[in-house]
Amino acid sequence: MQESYNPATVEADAQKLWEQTGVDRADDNSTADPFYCLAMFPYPSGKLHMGHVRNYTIADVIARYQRMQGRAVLHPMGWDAFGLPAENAAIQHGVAPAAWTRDNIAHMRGQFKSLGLSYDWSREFATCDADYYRWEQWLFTRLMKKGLAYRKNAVVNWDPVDNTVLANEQVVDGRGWRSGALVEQREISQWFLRISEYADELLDGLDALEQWPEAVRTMQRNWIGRSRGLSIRFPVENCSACEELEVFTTRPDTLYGVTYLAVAAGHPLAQHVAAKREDVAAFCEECARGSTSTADIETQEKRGMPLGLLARHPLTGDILPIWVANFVLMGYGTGAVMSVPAHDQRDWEFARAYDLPIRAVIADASGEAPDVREEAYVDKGPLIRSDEFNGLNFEQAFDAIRNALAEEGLGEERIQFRLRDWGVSRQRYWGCPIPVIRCADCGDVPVPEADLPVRLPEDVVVTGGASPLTTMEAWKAVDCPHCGKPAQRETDTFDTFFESSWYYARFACPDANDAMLDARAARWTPVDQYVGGIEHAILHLLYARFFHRLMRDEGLVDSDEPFARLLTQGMVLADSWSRDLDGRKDWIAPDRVELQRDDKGRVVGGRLVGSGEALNHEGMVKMSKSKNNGIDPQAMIERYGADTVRLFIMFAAPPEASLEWSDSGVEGASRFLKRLWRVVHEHLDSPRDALVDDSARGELRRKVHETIAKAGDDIGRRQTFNTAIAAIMELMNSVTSLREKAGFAAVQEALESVCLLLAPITPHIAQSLWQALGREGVVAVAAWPAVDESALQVSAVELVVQVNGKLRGRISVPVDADKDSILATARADQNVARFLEGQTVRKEILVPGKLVNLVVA
RNA sequence: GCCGAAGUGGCGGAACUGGUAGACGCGCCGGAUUCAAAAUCCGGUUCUGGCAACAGAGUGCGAGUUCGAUUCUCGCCUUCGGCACCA
Repeated sequence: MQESYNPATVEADAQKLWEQTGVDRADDNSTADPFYCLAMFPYPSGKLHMGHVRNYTIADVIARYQRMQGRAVLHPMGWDAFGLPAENAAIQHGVAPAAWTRDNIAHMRGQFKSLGLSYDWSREFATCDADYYRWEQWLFTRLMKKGLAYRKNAVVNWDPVDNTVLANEQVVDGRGWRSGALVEQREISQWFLRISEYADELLDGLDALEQWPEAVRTMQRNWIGRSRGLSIRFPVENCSACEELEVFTTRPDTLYGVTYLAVAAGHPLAQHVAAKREDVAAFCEECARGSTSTADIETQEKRGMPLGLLARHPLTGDILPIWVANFVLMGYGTGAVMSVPAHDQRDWEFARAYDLPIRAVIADASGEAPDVREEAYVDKGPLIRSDEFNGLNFEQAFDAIRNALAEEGLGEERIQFRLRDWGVSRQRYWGCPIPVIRCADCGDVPVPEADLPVRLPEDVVVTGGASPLTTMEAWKAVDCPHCGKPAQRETDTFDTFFESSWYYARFACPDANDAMLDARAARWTPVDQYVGGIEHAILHLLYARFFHRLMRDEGLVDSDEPFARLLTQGMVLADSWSRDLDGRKDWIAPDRVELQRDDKGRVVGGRLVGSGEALNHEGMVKMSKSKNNGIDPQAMIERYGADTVRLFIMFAAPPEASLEWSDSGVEGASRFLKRLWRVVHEHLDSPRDALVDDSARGELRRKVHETIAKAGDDIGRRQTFNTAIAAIMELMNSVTSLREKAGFAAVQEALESVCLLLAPITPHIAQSLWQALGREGVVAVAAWPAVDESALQVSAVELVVQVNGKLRGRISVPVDADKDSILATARADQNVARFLEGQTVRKEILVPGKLVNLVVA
């Protein structure tokens, strides 16, 4: 009898074999068609979590499948090593961010290896390596010279107690997370990249990304937000500082419905009045409290105050009040809006709250003025109450009003983007130094190429206040490359999105010493398959698309887009449990919860293991530290083996959907692999000359080849790995039920096929059983099995018979049966006949190979 | 607030192009094996009625299109992701 399945030894043996044979190495010079498979590299937070396991397993399955298709696969891994958590760890534990980060990397690399991920580790790098970040410093100096990098003022969250800039995440209920101080918005000078210059191209390029999820493309389109409208200037009647107020609108057809204008608190007009009036100053100050986050600002109660300034309507000459309002964003457009409460819901609500007039100027479907007493009427329609523009539709009104304004010199057509330039300055230590020298005489001077990299000093103490770089006088002091006089280094570092915007290209040539990228980058990019979380749908993916074009314009790559195909995987969720502890929620880890079921097996509650205390079920939520519901991948690998964890994760849900962790689901995956192991060894012990039942043999062979076709389609085209696995499980069920009769050869073929089909998903056990079945070599690079069309042949097919769309019977007909004979067979079915009795068949519908529907009346 | 997505048995999910709702797995129930248990194997399992054959209902809610809707259209509800300094 065979030994039983022991994942630990099976996995160690397979991993050793891959290392010895070097099957995971990407060959830059291969003649095979290249395939670049990439999963979003991780932030080295300390240890692997289940979200990582899911992300990297999905990409690994795809990489392994493509290897079996004969492609030359590049599947690399590295570390997105700069970022906030290293500084937090440094404050908490007194370790330098660099040391903390590198320790984490070492630990996580070991965890990756135990999962059997087929990476070419020779290409590994971390973004905190000077050999990496020197090239983004180089690119930045190029962008400065091209005018694509520039400095301007922008608001940040300022903690007045810690005297530091806070990330949005560090602002909790309007207060600094450490100090508890009320956060203020403060304007400081920062570096920006002119992504707006590429807005049109980034928008239009989405059309060509056919292998991206439609949802991601839509989100990016809306984020870029190209809109056509008019820029309109309202003359200001009574202000010494300002003659005109400029607004942008996409609805110039509603111009006659404007009843007031509103500006942001940061708008020069509001600031001008605030300098003279205390109440306005107090209001503006209040608006500058709290975080800079758009979500916070837009969910605030809408508030405002009249500035006492009046504007003249550019066409009617009516006098309109100018308000300052907290819902107008300074960062978008001109920081001022024309308000049409009758036809814009937000304006309507504000007008209601402050008793401003509401004037309808667009007719509804009946051609009359719409009822705007309860809400705004936002649809388009013919104009009314608009003088000579009455009766025009939206398009006509747009053009006519544009022309009328142009004649007055008070407006013109404009394309407006929602997309803002990318602020890349961070007032943080653990990031890539911005390669700029500030000279009193020469201004901002890029660090000369020969002096790159500007190394980040790693031997520092982080306190939680201002970045250590700001006080490192020796590091800051440098001679100006222009004039040679003493000058100062820029102490800000780059946004970490900077590093993650181009790492995919560097994997093609991580050892290039003379340039950011060499010719290998053009060979491997664009990435054929990119895999990562849906949470990156906008920012990361947009920045990478932008960077790819920047690198293209430097002649470093020869394509427009970085990622040809994109798979956005869902989150990993787990049950969460709590108990009340001194009025607060105490979150209980899932392994300390004993489930209670009713007599139908339904989970009705949970108790604390040991004490039996009843717990509150807090639902299936994302695994997180705060909910204490994380499952440690390492523990699972040690208990069940990597193959079981991989199989469960790929089986439990389609990759885009969220995945609910289930201990019994893992048990099920483990059970399947144990059964597979046993069936293979029982087969090897079985007699090779047993009698063969031809019908059983044909049935098994058909199932084998149907499964090969389905699994290949599911993995390669549809990327629904869960259904591929279900099909393989069905095949194994057929093997168990038919193996007695189908004969040794058919069972051997079935089991070899299962090894091949499972090789991308559970690579270790596939290798072990492949060898047990007497096959030589590494299954990971064996050819994906081919479908034997002759095995798929059938003589009869089952059709469903419906009467008036309701299922009434099933019939079996020869595959080549003609329509008349099929219909005759259908009518002859006993149950069908019952429903046809006394009725006239009005219509007969035949869907070949599927169904017959008889419509009676 | 704005943008995007999802909602199907006791549970995770399947149904790919408008054509058999519930594949596959989990759980539960019954049986075999066992001194016993675990493990394993076999059978059943959407709900209601019925011994059964079968019938009726059923894919978040409400309408609509169609011979036929989980799938398409419109309106709503709930949950989740993103919102520019978490990564």
